[in-house]
Amino acid sequence: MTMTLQQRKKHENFSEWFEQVTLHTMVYDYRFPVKGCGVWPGYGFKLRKLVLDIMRNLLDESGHEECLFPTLIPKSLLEKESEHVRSFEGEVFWITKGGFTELGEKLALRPTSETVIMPMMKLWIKDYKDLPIKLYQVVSVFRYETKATHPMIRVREVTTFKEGHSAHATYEDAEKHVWNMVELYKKFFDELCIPYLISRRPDWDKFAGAVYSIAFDTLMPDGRALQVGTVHHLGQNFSKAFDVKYLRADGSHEYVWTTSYGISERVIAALIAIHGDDHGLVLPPKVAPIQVVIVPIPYKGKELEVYEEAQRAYNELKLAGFRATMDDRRDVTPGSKFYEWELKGVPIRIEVGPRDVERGVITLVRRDNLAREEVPRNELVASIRRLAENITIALKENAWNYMKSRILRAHSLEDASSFIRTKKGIVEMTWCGHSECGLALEENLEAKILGAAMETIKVEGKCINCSKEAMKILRVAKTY
RNA sequence: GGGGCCGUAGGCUAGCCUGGUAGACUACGAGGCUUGGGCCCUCGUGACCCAGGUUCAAAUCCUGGCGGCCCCA
Repeated sequence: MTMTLQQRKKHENFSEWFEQVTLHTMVYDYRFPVKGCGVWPGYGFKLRKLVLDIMRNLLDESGHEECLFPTLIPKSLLEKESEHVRSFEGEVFWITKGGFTELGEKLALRPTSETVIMPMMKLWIKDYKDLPIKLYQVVSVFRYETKATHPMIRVREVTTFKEGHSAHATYEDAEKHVWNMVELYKKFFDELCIPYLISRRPDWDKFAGAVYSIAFDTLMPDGRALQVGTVHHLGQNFSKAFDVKYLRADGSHEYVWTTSYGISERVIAALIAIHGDDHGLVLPPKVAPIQVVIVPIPYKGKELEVYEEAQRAYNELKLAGFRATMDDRRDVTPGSKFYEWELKGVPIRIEVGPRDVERGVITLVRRDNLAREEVPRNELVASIRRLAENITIALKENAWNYMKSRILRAHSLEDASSFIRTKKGIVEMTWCGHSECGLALEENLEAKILGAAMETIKVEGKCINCSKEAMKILRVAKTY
């Protein structure tokens, strides 16, 4: 499937651009006839897998075990933690019948798995030597979204929910783990060249049942913030609700302290939205399903030399471990191949024509800025390695610079309001830290509060709302 | 939660107001010719979201459903 992107400008109509680009590259097909459900075709599935591989490696190395828990939650389990269930109540999918039989107890399709994992932890944890437990699973979760759904960004079946869960002996251990996971997520987003802001969500917007929630947000091209990751300290809220205790060395019993942390396919949406351009996808080499594509330019009478040289280049790259593709289709012109692979976001294109063969060079074109260069034939592999590295650096730098250019440190409510109203991005402002002021700001600015900046240590100035001494930097934006 | 727009081949669309044979481009298949940025020619395959209603007749008008987009709260 090809497409003409003339009318699909990323910054003019982001939604259109996103749906068209993901469809025409076979990354994501949103045409399935159920609201909020999308399909991952082969190319998209490979991209998703490469992204998940990074996450799996990070988690496995940090002592997590990948597990798999059931999708169905009996009503009674889901309702054990009262605050938790209240926040999900309106968006749970319920199974009420099995075949012709009305179920005695309704079953929920998991909206998240705390209530599935706790009963198992109760069985698995006996004493302090069993702690900490660190596990994760990658599964679909279901939410009956009532607001507008968006492909990959706000869906009813979240198909790529990587949820981590841990249990610890003390509050401090759990807290330490929270910060370790924040660091782990930073590494993950850094690998993907996705810029982020880390905020402590306000109390009224933390995960239901959490003591506090730390969130990663990034900025989409339409000026709205996108939550791409969260880490929650759950205290003993769930362990008390589910009666998960452990035996201490002194013989006493104590409830465990738990945490949970998640990322979803929104990460892939961010990856596509942030790096892509009006030609289509731009994928970081690390996760590109195809890292290098070779396009032979077979002039009449010179076909043999060209194809042989192209094949040699391909073999070398495969041997060196690159995900390379040889596009030797005879019935498609090189020019049209260029457009096609650009659309697919392949980081590096190699052109091999009679001129290159004659002069002992190879032509390389990088996807991010479309710059062309010639390298000596015998330096091919090293050149590709260097170029891939440079592309990664450039993507990361550009993405961070763009996001930073769209963050306003507002000194007045008027500035903040106009910045948000015109969909420019995220506003930061000084804040006293009180909920009343935060809620008032949300109302005045008609936007969401992302929370208090975690990166800043010292704050000077007055609360932008009440003029009392400021304690924190508050972030506000239109969100998805 | 409120309002608006929309649904026609795989993709992108014309036709709808004013009811009467659904047209282009692209993709796809066959053949020929080309090949350093979407070559060209010939032939061919392929569509009115679903359910009702109005009518001699519905892609077109009406109602509902499903799905999509936008704006406001």
